[in-house]
Amino acid sequence: MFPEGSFMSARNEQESAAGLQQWLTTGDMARHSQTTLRTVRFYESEGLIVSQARERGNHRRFPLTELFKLQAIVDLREAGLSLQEIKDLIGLKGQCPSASSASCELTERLSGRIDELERRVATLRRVREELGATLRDLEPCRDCHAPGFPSACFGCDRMLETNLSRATHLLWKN
Amino acid sequence: MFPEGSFMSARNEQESAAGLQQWLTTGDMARHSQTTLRTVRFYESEGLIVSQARERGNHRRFPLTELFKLQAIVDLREAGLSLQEIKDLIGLKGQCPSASSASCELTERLSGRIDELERRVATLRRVREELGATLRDLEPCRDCHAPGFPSACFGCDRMLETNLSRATHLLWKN
DNA sequence: TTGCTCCTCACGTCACGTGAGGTGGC
DNA sequence: TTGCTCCTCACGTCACGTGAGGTGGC
Repeated sequence: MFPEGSFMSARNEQESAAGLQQWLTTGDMARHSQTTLRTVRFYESEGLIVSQARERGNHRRFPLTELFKLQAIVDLREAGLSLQEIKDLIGLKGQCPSASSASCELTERLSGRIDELERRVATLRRVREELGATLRDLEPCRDCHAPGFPSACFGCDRMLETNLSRATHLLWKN
Repeated sequence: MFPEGSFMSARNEQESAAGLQQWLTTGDMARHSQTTLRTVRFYESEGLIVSQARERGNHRRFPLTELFKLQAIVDLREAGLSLQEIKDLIGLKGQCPSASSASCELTERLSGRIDELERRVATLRRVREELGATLRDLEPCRDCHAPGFPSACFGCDRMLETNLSRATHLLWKN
């Protein structure tokens, strides 16, 4: 139904009838984490998630707890962490001498990540404003059928010449 | 001062005295776009930006307009576009028969990108909340020096067992 | 002369994508 | 039997990173 490696969104019927099953196939894992078969297998080969001993045609079987781990890993990837950084975070607790120090260490690292996330959100909002400005720049051209397109656009004064967004320069005034 | 390929933030003295120069070196381009020498050269080799004919020791020279183009390209990359998608956007205007159609086409594509950006921001905010929840989950452990660390954490009830964030399960309850 | 910045290969990296070719249960 | 989902290689991709080794102007 779906070529391997593509995004999969279908759910099997048993599942939607009976809710989330106890044992998950690779495909289940991919669907419920918005990833792909390849990603699930890759993360397993990297030791980030663990499947049970293979049975029944060498198919992987994952317990539900591994799905939650996978979803958390996907979240951290979204936050911009590399797989190595995620591995380091997972291993952090085991390297600390006490719960207290582990909690403090993890808190410090995660706080740093939250700061980075907020900077990233700020950047995306800035770019979003940039593109919004570009849309406004392009407004006067919507009804323009003047001759000399596209070269004449360069010297055209219908578009407010001052304060054009950088994207407008890139995509229109070239 | 900076190894090649690393992020460069220094500004040369002439520049800070005289403002932005008319002709920019590869290093100037990298600094003012928050990228690297490698990226500037790579984008030039890909035809995304253009340098003048080489003189003086085969060094590249960029006019100021190319810096603005580079900055716009960096913005679009931040927005999640691939270099190919950016090339397609740059070429779009030239493939349209009139200013009107070009404006409409560009508007439609950029609107789609803005929608994607807003979805991305929503995702990052969700992950940010997740990590915030993880910090709260870890609070009770800051003063914990109970024996049996780390294995005893699994059955510990000081941490509120219900509604722990997925990241807490990944990073603490394993 | 010494630093600094620039240059060109060219191999490496990260996180998967993408077939090819095959198996197994309903 | 037919579809569907799963499997294992193994090469490919994208956007650069990272040296190695060298040049040129102040």
